[in-house]
Amino acid sequence: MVRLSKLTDYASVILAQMARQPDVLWSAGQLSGESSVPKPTCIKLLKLLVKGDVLTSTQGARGGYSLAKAPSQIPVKTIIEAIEGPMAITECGTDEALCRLTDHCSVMSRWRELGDQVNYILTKTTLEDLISPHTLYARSDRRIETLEVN
Amino acid sequence: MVRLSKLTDYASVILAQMARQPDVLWSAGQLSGESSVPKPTCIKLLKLLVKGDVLTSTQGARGGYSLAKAPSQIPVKTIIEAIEGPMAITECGTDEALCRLTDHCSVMSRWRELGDQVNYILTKTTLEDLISPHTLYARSDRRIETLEVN
DNA sequence: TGATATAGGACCTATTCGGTCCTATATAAT
DNA sequence: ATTATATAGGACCGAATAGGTCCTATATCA
Repeated sequence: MVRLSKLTDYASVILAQMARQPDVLWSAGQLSGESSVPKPTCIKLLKLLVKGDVLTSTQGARGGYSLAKAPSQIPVKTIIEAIEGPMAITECGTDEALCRLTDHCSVMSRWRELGDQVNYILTKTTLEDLISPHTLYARSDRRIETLEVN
Repeated sequence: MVRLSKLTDYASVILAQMARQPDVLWSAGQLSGESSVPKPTCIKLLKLLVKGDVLTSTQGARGGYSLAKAPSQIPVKTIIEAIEGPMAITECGTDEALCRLTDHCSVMSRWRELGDQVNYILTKTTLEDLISPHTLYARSDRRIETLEVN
């Protein structure tokens, strides 16, 4: 849980590159070169990001990819879901026996609330934050709290 | 990302059962019966929870398991890590090529800060909250913010 | 000593993840 | 028109992980 997949890691590097020069139309080959992500994988990621409305594409010769919106308008949640698919904390109903338990649904409600809080953070944080050289905590509007968690 | 594994789901149901009657010494058989979790899997989970210091065990005939601490002293992060292993948002160093990129480490720092925020939530929320019939948001000391995230 | 528990493994299967490749389609330049 | 260059949308495969089972050893109580 709460682990960034390798592909999402790659995607964030690619997107960071694009966000730094938002007006360029990037080809898959260019991005692969700049990001060190192997071309076939890079292509796959770009397609997923288009499908997830993070990027727009231009087909044909001299075509390529560019950001669909300003970096500040792209939540990291959108990026993660574009690569890894929709994220629910857990799909209820998969296990009939558990669902019949008196309190299972109650416990799941708490888990879901926890998931909502995580969702909130991932929605508030954007690609702009990701490419910023400054720590997230410096921005008061997205600071959760100062923390000493290991 | 941010998905509860099936085994952690099971574990939370088992722990909820135990937390409701903290002074009982539960055998694996009893817990399997109460929780509808198949016995072999239940046993495996209980062992993991002992190793993770969530439970204590008493060996031998009439032995069993009980909570190692009060429910309010057991963060859900501890439970998750007992079942799924330590959770880092991502292990740096796995990919040499990426690590050499100028800005990859900067982007990863942001991801890591995001992970810290999630960690904070999971550390503040405890087993007691999980078994509570009341929403997490009712508790001002752990409220992040009211949210309208889908 | 026997019955009942947990301890700590090994082990297998199913699913997911990471990665590659192939064919079709769209566009621009010649 | 034709060719070169690009993305679109799949299928596909191997590796890693998750889920689940089982076996043997050890500890405790009656």
